[in-house]
Amino acid sequence: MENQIIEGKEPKERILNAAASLFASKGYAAVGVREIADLAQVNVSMISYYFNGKFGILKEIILRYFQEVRQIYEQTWAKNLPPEDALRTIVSELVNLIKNKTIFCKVAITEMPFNLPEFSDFKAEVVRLHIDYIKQGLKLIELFVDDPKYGSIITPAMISLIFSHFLFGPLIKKVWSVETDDEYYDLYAKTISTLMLEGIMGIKKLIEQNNQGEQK
Amino acid sequence: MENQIIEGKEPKERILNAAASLFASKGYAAVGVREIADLAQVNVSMISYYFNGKFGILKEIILRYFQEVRQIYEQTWAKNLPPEDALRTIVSELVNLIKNKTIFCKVAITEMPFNLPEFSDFKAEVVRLHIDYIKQGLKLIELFVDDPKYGSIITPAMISLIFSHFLFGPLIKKVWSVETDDEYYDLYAKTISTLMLEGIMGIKKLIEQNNQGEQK
Amino acid sequence: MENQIIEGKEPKERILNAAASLFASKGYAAVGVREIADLAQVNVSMISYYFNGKFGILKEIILRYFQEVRQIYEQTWAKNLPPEDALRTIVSELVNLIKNKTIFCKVAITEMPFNLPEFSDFKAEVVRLHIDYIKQGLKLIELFVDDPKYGSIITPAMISLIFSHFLFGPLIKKVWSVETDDEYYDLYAKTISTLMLEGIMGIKKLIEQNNQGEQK
Amino acid sequence: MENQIIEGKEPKERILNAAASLFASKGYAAVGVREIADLAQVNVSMISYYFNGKFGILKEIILRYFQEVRQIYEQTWAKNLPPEDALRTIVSELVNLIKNKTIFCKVAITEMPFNLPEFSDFKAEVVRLHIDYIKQGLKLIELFVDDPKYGSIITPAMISLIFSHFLFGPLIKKVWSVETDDEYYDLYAKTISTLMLEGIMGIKKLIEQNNQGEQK
DNA sequence: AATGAATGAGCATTCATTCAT
DNA sequence: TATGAATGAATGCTCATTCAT
Repeated sequence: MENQIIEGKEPKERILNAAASLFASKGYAAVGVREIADLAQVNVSMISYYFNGKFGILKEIILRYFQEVRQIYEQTWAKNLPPEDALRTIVSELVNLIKNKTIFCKVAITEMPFNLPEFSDFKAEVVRLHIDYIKQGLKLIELFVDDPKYGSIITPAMISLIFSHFLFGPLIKKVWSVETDDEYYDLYAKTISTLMLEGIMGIKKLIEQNNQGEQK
Repeated sequence: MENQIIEGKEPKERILNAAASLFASKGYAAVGVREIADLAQVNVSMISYYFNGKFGILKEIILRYFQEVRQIYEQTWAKNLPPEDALRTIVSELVNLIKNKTIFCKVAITEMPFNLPEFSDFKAEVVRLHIDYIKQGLKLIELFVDDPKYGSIITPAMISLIFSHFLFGPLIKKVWSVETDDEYYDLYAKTISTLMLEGIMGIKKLIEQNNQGEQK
Repeated sequence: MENQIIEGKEPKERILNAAASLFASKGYAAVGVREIADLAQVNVSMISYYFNGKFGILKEIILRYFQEVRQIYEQTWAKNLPPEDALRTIVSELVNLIKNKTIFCKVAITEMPFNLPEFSDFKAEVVRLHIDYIKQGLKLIELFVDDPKYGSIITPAMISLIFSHFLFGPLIKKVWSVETDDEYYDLYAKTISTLMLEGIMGIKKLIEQNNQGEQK
Repeated sequence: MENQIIEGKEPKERILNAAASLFASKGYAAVGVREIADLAQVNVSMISYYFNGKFGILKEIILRYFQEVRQIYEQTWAKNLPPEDALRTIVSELVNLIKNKTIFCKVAITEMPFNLPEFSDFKAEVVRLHIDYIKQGLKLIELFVDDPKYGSIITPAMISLIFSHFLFGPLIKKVWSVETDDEYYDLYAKTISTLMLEGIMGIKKLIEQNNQGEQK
């Protein structure tokens, strides 16, 4: 699962895999199309042919990632689980996704130049949807995240929590020397879920105390 | 506080501010030295003159950021506060730092190409120290983060939590339309602290249950 | 024969010719790639594309020159001529080579930064081979150039003699106003050969006198 | 005698020595003013101050070298020696000069961009004088070098012979591992003189034969 | 006499992309 | 589909020189 590079017989897939791998480790801007083409064992021009340029690859990666995320959210809501179980399921499924397609997810998450106007048309929408889903999830557990004050704090916090492991990259293995096998990712999902749920409960109490204080 | 760009009379400071601002919004690799020089209203050559090249700017940014972080940690430990207060103080101080020097912190945090061998000599050390401090803090609250399994999950999670707001950038203002004033950042610090503490307590229970389960 | 610049339909050859011409008149370090590209009527990038950078051109020039020289030496030894004839043949062939590919030879000979460590790997070997061949030739005429004292004086002297005309460049035409036609180069080869042979005979007598002096 | 760099208390001399040393080993165009200033332990601006720019240093080096050469020629002619002795004296004195001021001579000899129009005003004159002196010397030994055919061949040949050892630089020591002490340079001067004289005598015979052939 | 910050043109190289084949 | 030569702009950096101090 680690080296997804040359996998894929189709040139288009090979390009996608090679690019994702390189973007993940060096960053989108630091990777050249020639490098991608070499790794994918494909002629440089094919990148323009298939993806309409370098940015087209990034768009495809983000798009694919988001389609998978959307599926996870929608399938879980469809099950009508109790709030806590729903959240645990989502976290578990997201972790599973990241585990299997690490580099694609890392690229999709980290290579979204939120700020830049030239890109925002495409990506702002993507991110917004992502956030909307999380907001729905937090609503389920009866937290009034529609209060923008708390919502704007807790929602990014939750997303960051889920992806925290992957944002630090290989460094984690270096510092703690852990084996990141399936069992590890199970523990990761469970721990993060607990962290989120217990943390949110704490916040809930905090908000209620504040509200009572204001009512007096 | 947002646009710190042209601030600083000294050319060296202007370069640093301009570069930080651009790195923060476009990423290190996507920013050119000419762009930095233009924004800093300085001749291109001055970048090499003062910083020994583009990478020298990034090094300086990361270095300065880390010195501030180190100070926060050390000053707080020196106070010998009870664990919970210590953690709340650190979160509050870190949030304060990020609030005042948003772009510098964002660059320092996000532009550490952990993976790349050519950079690792310098940055791996920086990151490691950062993590060591957090580990010390978590130890204080009696959590056995020396167990690499949990440590490797919780430590990155805590760091991600603290910086979550800043990692999402201007997008947050767009989605929730909140005013990020001092009061907001106070609430942010308090909320994140609670999230962390309550979450960690939840994990603690989880671990204890697991240990009991194993003992039986 | 003088202006070989735009000759060559292939871009690669045009670059090589343009570069040789410019290197010959201004020196390698003083010539810019843009200048070469302009003269070759080629895009700047093509230099890196074909030669892997500016230094690649110089390497190619030296390499080609040396292959021609090697051929001359080997073909002449193969003929098993009497020593004097062998030397005259070599001089004549070398002069012929320089006459036809003046600028290439000049660059190859003068642009070998013997001293610089960064280049030595490639060029020291080239020069050493050149010298080895000359040493063989001098051995043939029964001069004990293996005595490093004399060898280190006579070998460079011989090489300098052969190339003397070309090292001075266009200045010669200015000072003496001679027509450098084929007949001239024939005379040149014959004169230099005689200079070398008679000179060497003189040295031989000198050495013998010295040796007798020492024996007494 | 080898490392003349930091010698000279006066900044101007230190610059000259440092520059000569660097020019000699890397070539004029490949040496930067900053490098010179560093080696001379002098501020960069001093180069413009004393020499009116980088080229001013080269001009000074060539000028000083040529003054020494002129002196050698004039002093020798003044002695009214027999032709052969005159030539041997000149070679010996020139070798002595090169031995003592190797780097200055090497720079002066090799860094004369004969061909370039922008420099020619200054250097063509220098070189022409040099050649004139040699021509006078050869006339003394009754060789009709005024015949431009032979003059244009023999004069450069003689100059090349004298400087041959120095043109090859450190490579000579590498290939033959000789100790270049005073004794060695004495032998060098004697050998080169013999090479020249015997060679020239051979040419003289050649010319006479040719002339007789034509007369018939 | 000496400094060092500042300039602007120039350097070699690499970029993503295009296009004829 | 696939190639690889070709383009021209942009890359980070260094250059010799100037100038106020």
